[in-house]
Amino acid sequence: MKSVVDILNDRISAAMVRVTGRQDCAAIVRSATDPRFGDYQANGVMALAKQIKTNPRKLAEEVVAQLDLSDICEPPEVAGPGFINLRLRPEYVARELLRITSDKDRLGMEKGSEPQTIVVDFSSPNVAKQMHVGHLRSTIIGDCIWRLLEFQGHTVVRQNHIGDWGTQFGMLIRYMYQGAKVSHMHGATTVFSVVDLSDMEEFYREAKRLFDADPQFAEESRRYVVKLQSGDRTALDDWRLICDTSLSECQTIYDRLGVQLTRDDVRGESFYNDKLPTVVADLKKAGLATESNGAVCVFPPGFKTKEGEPLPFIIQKSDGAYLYATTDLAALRYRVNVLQAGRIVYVTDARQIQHFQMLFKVAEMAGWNQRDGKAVGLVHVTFGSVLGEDGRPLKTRSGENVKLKDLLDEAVERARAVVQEKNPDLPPEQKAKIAEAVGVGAVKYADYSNNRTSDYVFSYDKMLAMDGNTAPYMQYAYARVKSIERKAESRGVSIQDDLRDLQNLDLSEPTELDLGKHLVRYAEAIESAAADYRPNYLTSYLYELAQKFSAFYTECPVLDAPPDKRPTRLLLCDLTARTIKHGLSQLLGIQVVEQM
RNA sequence: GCGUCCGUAGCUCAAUUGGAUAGAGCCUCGGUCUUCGGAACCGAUGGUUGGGGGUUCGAGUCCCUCCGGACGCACCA
Repeated sequence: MKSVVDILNDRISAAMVRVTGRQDCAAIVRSATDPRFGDYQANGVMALAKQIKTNPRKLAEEVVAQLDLSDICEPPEVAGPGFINLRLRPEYVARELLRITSDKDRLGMEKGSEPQTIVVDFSSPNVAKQMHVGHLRSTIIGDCIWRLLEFQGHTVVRQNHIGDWGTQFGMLIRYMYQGAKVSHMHGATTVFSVVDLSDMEEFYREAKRLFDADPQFAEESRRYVVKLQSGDRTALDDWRLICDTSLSECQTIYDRLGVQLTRDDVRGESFYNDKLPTVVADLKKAGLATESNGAVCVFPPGFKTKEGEPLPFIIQKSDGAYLYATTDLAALRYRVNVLQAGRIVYVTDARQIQHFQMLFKVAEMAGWNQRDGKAVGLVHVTFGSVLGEDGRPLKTRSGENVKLKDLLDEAVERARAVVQEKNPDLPPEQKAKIAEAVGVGAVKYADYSNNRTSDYVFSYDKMLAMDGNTAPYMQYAYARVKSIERKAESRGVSIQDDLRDLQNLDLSEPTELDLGKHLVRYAEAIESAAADYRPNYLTSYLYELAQKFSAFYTECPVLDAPPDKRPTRLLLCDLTARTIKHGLSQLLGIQVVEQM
């Protein structure tokens, strides 16, 4: 079953073909810009009229004459310079609502006809540092993207490309021996316990301080890097311990954020260590890599340095070490050839845009984006910065990065205060649960509801506000529907019984029809969010849904409705609740609560 | 200096990629109110989309040019 837009697009395009005899006719059906124009509008006729140099309005009339949409819409109207306005018939909306309501898991969303294997690369924190606000967006936007893509029917492979290799690890390992008051430079097994590393941040800071201050420490650190790279057992064991400890801290954050990354998704920089020489060798062999000032470089066309010289994509430093670029190339090959990706989506901040443009270009030059003669889609999904109230990147008062844990704690604490104020009689453990759902949800929702490409100002007050496009507003709308269900139960009304034999809906109240029409369009919202990797399309949809529900709820009694109206209204409530729950929890990873 | 992105109501943000009279929320003002949960609903005020020019049936969106901002520009990731 296709979505309404798809059907309308198909039929109107076909009518355009019949009228003009041209093959490439796009109807361009969009949501109407104003409810007075109907529910949808087709804009394609005007563009077509321009191409074939005819009167757009007249062409629109001819297309409408060739059009039969009577099973879906009221008679289409031509307006303005050549818009075709479409209004859904209540009978059609009713039919769709019945169909969607019986579609328990997918709520009317059809799986795509061309499923791909898609690799989504996101989160990617650095080992040995606590996750901070700079990791928030990649982590949650990436999580939402894979959920959207998977729901569309794709096979999605998550990749957490953590920073777990390089000079800093020599430094950390060297520091481990110093921190543990044990002389243990050449033992066979490590004596360090996880407890020793519990405060990774402090550990890292101290190691860095010594590295910068003490030449001997630095020199010994470098020796550990060499040991690591040559596969020394002890060094590797200790390195693994650092990674494990650090990752389990990350995992706590992921779990709390409702982000479904696990250890299985971790494939960090270290994983590609042994594949780096081949990358360089192959690019040399292909004649793409050349030596310049002692470094091995590829010069993709179209990039310039400050001085106007060709800008290199450096894959091996003059001292022989490999870089970020090399690892990314190795990862790209692995994803194409081993993971069999048909598309790779990288979720990183916008500052890396040039790096990825160069990476994609080099991959293309080497033909590494090809498999079985088909080009693998390479997509860089970027996002802006999280700013403080002062408009500068969000920092603590002392100028450090805000730890994700502290940020979430603060949000939850504020949510707890609100719950306490509004609903003091709930059992404490329930209040705690609500506060966690609302606080964490608010942080995530605020991020998702902004256009990801722009910077946004982080404000606890705004994200926890009850009014407006916020998590608490959505969660409250959900709790209200659930409250009706509870009330129904206590009155002995069985919703399932009411809905079971429902054949026709009565959508005669304007707020009923308005809500119904919106419910029918859930799949559309998901498709557009997935197509552009933009969660804010989904939050907008959900917000409108909650608003339309609130209007309906104010206007139309449900349990006290006349017997012939009640089943329709129960269905609207039920489907609203399921849609909000699905959108929030399945696609955005934000918890809903039955009461708040 | 070059490149990329951005500038939308007093504030925080939208605008489905060239569609109709640029929408929300906060703020301010007014209304609904002993409710199936008022953490609600309805309405009003508020705009030369940074300035100027251009492209066309139509521009916040595309092009040019100023002004202002963020980021990036050879061995960090």
